Amino acid sequence: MTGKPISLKILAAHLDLTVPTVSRALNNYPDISPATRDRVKRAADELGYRANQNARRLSLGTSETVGYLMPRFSSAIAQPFVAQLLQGLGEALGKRNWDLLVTHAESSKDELSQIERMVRSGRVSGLVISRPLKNDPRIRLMQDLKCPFVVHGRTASYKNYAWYDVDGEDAFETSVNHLIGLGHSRIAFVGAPLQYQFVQDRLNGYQKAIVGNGLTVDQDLIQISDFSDDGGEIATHALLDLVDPPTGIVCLSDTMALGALAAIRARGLVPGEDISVVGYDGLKFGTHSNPPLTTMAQPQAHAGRRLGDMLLAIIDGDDPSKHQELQRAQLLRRNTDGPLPTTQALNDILSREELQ
Amino acid sequence: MTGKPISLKILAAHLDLTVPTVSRALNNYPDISPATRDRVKRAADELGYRANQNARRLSLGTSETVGYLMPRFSSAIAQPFVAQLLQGLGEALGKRNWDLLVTHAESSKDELSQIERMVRSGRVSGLVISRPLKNDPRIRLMQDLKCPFVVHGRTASYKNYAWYDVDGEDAFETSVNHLIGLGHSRIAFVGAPLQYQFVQDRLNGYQKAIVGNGLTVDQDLIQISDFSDDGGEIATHALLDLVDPPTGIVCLSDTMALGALAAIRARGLVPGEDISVVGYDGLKFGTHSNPPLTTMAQPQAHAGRRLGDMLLAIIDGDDPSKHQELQRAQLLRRNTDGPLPTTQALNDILSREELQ
DNA sequence: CAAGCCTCCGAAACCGCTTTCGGATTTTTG
DNA sequence: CAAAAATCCGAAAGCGGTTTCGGAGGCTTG
Repeated sequence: MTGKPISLKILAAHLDLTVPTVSRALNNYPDISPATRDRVKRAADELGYRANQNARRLSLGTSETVGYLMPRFSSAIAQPFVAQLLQGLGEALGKRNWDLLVTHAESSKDELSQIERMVRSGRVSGLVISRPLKNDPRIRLMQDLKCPFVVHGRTASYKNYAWYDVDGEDAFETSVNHLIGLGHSRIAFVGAPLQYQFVQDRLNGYQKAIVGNGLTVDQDLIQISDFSDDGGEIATHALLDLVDPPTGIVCLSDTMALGALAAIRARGLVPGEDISVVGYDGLKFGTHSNPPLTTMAQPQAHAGRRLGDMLLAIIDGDDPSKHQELQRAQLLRRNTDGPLPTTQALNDILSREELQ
Repeated sequence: MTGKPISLKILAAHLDLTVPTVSRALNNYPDISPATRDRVKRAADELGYRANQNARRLSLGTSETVGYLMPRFSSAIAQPFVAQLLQGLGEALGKRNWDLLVTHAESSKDELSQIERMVRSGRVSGLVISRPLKNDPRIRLMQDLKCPFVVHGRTASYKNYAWYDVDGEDAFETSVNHLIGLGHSRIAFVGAPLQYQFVQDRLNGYQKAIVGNGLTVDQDLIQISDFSDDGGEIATHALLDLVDPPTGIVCLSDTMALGALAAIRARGLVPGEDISVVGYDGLKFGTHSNPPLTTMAQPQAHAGRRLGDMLLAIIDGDDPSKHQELQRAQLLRRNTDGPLPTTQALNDILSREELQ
């Protein structure tokens, strides 16, 4: 357990065999007698031999490594998903002793050239892309480079590559339907810029549910802001300033929902009583918000493992379009959803607001 | 922008030069005429040549890669720190085009053998270790392997290796002093098992402040539980069940503090009024707890960059013990700290509790 | 007992890049 | 203008593995 690493050469000399023979013994070639195979393996164990990976991979012509691009814009609160995803990816890759390379780019240009470099320099044999735009240049690039990849999320056209996504459209339909079931009819959507496909998906679900229930989509009730708690807060304030404010709000994410709660409380209103709020993500932290956040929960840890498995399968030659998985989110009721306030209650609200 | 990667050989043939010449031209060797150097570089750009990293690193005898071990036990809520650390590390390493390898082990045994393998197989030239135990076997191992490493945190004896840590002892002194300044005298400590050095450090600070103010350390007021929000909740319930419960609580982490708030609210008490709570970490989501959490804040993003810089310096040959950085945490007052309730108020509390 | 067949290992080549060394050409020098 | 010095590039070797190929030796056959 010390100094210089043990090379095949040293091991071979030690065994009085040649390097290729030792290599084949360790790799269970059939043309090596069981006797010497065991002898070699025992010696390798004793000396603590570890094949040099750079040499091995150069020879094999593979990197046995997969890259993960950290999302550039991620609110400080929503980051848990990164750690969990990495953990799941690591598990999937670990089964084959593959490595996981993590990179973070400053700008979109940097990101593209980083990808190009990583792939063409043979550092990675596959990539995991998070949170794609509607029309994501990274996907085009990967296709041009003919390098395997999987996407965590979907783009506008998602036929011909592999992805794992949670059905945001479906989720927002159920959350809106849930609020309508509670008697609400003025329901708002708090979201982020539509360049990200997942925002569009969720907005679609919102609109689908509104229309599906015979209501009409009111553009005033669709507030786009920053993808952060502060963004949610600003958007919600705008909603509350409306002449005819909403009684229910569905938020793009738990993080934005936290901001919504803050805005509602700031007005002296009570989330879940005066105004209902539903988030999206199912982050554990939501149990500690004020009040605990009702949300659309999804199995986060699962995503990493599935993405890893899918990517390995594709690298093995599978058709990417065969690997497309849509997960459903489930309503997790905590305390920010409630029945539509009665007229009496509404008057109370109005008077309370006037006091401010 | 297509198919097979461009090798030096192809590039050389294209230029009617030999491989070594092209290599030296690209690496700015002085024995290559400026004319051909430029010619080579231009061609390399045009063809999109990228040196094969496995080959390059094999030849160079270095991996140009640093490993990060994801902490095994980390509460789902506290994970943001991982993403931020990775981001900072990536930044530091990116300046030299080094790679960041992330691994996650199931058990402690797995972790040790993983480290051993990573280092001896030449996959990494350095390691970042998070959240060390008091006496961490990983550190012993790395020292035995003579492989550069930096520790995010400290062990019991921290003289002879590199680390970056936040002064938990100092932080808990100031938080306890803060509560004492507000009139509190029965102050509790909610923590996790002492096998982790950072727990011990913070407990030391707590005790130091208690004693320093002429109070005596009451073992009943030191509650050890799981390092999670649930753990904090359980511990706090135990404290509130005491005959003479505390009026102030300092918590090992923001996550545990959230649990403490939940326990306090569950008793019908108001955190910050009836009982003060101070967390530790300064996580952003603390602004959204009920009520917003007072905490000891620290610059998280900074840690990753510093750790990366330190590690690179050590790999370059610097003496590890020269790289030891202690950061101070700062009190971030939000709404869970308040003056000691008056006697009248205390009676109210008691009667409220009896109602339950 | 010779021919033929396995068994098992060594020799050689290669993966793509880097570095040392030597020598051909050009330039400087006396 | 010959000799010495400087300039620039090619040849060769090496990094540490893997894989293909061939052949020596021991077995089985007829």
